[in-house]
Amino acid sequence: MRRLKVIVILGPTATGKSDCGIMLAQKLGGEIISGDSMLVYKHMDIATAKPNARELSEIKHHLINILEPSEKFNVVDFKERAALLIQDINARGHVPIIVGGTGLYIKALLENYDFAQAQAVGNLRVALENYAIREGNQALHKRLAKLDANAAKNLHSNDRRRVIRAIEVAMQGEEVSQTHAKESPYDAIVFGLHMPREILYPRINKRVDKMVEAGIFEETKKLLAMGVPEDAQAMKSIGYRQVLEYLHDEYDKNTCISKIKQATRNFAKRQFTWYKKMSYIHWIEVAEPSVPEIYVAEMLRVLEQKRKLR
RNA sequence: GCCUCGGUAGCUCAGUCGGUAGAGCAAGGGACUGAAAAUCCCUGUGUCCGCAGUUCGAUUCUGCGCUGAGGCA
Repeated sequence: MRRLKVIVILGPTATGKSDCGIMLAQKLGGEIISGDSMLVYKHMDIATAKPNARELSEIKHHLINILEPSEKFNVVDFKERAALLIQDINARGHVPIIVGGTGLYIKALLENYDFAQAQAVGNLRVALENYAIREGNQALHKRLAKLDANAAKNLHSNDRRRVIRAIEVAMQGEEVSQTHAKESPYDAIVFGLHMPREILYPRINKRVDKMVEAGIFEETKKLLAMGVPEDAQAMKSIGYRQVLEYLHDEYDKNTCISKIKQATRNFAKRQFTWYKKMSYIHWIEVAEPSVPEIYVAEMLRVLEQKRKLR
């Protein structure tokens, strides 16, 4: 089987992935597939640092603004859609460029995670959730141990969410612990934008201040006015979550802004943890202020080198 | 000027009846196979303000100094 070509640009939040992606797409005649769990939502623009309308129209972008904020989206949805898009874009003779920071999404796609077939069963989840609340996480974890001992061993009993999914899978005759990655159908070259934290963190703080100026508070209120439920998956994301807490008078506005900054910094740290395990990433060091031209030139150089080797 | 109460981890503080200390938050590290910007786990050595005295031994007691808050003139 001839493997499909794909380029990936990943990195923690606020390193300038979007700019580089657009610039690279312009040079190569590429199309961008967003690898980001939050950009799929319409009307959620400021807190998600979504590329603006002009940028979105300059280069063809996929998997952005495809769902209402109250809808659900997950890795499997991403993997399926992205796989189709990669085929499609390749077939049209264009270069697919995945740009995004969601570690699980990109890893699952590139490494071809073989997810269990078991569907999410709403009322079963609620029932298990209630069981955990009533009997405790330990008791729930014991139930899993009876169904899939390996999964139970790998999961901490407090990680209720994963314990529930593992039980859900087991009850449908599969075992999460038995799922493995299949051979990858992609010939991928993965670029990672890296920045030391002494530079990244101030950059994050600055970006959050800009979000406040751009109207993150108003955007959150607008979403609520549109009828988006406060417990919607997307409302749990960084920015909206803290503004919601502010609106509930849990703290004042300045505290809210600091909390958003802090959550974003913590998030960047977790993103690095994902990337550390992806040994195939070609890292590019980003400075402050960042100069996308330089990083894109570096990417082109690497791509050219790789072409010669074929 | 005098009196009182403070000065202990990045921050807020607890504590040691004298045997060199511990919580919360912050921070760091990690996990992750259908919520992933989610969810979860692990990690606490710091001139205990400084100097001197008492003592086998002082962060703990005493004296002096520095410094913060409050009170009285």
